[in-house]
Amino acid sequence: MKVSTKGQYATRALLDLALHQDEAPVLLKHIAQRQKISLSYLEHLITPLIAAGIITSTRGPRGGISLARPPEEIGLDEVVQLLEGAISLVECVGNPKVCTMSQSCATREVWDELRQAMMGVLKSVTLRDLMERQREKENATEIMYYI
Amino acid sequence: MKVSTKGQYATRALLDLALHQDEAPVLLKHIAQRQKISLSYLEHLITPLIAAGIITSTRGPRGGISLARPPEEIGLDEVVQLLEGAISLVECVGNPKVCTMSQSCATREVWDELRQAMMGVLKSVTLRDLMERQREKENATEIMYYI
DNA sequence: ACTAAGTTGATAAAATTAGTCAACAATATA
DNA sequence: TATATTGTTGACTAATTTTATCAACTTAGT
Repeated sequence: MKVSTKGQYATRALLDLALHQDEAPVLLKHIAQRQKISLSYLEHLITPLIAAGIITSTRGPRGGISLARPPEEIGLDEVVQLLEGAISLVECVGNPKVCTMSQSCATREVWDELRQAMMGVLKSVTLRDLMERQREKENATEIMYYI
Repeated sequence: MKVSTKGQYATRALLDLALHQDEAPVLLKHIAQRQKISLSYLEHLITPLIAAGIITSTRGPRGGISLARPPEEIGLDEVVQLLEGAISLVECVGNPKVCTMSQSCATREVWDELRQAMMGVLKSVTLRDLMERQREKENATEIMYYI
């Protein structure tokens, strides 16, 4: 039970984008370098984010990607679901037919409650929150240098 | 991001055990049949549960497995962690050295919060709760037949 | 035209998951 | 004590998923 690199990388890439975005689009190549993700791999993570309307892209010179919405309107639940698939932790939750016992299975309920709890946590964290946290962290480590 | 069959099956097996346990130990074979899990596979899921002191086993004729503690003292967090491994959804949470950016990574915090939320949900559900839910469900479907 | 970007699809290595099989160990009981 | 019954262990394998890489392609700016 883990978040794959897809979800992790996409989240990091979005945060990186949010932090480096002013007017001009941000180069995939630069995000890849800063986040130490292979560019070829990152390209594939970006695609679904574009399709979902989270980021926009422009090709050609001076191209790159930009957030399609303000960061406070981008919840991590959306990002994670996009990259990790519809977190039905267990197949029978989304598709009861796979198991003849589904109707009367108490364990099935628990997996669904777990899913809901996870979504709740992720939904409560937006890209804006991440940006703020990141800046705080960087301030904290800067201060560390003076000690 | 999902619960593997190991976690699912182990939970179902434990619930099955809890529901069918009176004095005599319950046969692995019967659990496997009722839960439609292959016996050979189930054997491997049982081993860590024994090692963790959740169930006890006796070999030979009239053997089988039994709960080692009352069901209200068996939380799903324990079961799931045992079978799925220490749910550090992301490697750098448990082992910050794997990523040079860990100290100042805001995303890392989120995965840890997510982990905590999940553990909280799972911890709040004991085998006793599952038993009660299961019995309710069965009553509910019985009533359905009369309609 | 040419170059700089993103886009897409085919492919593949590596890791994990899910499961099987067979040899083995312990125990009740006839 | 022989034997059938049950759990235990470890080696092995097939399938799937993850994690990429590469190359051909498209689009846009200069």
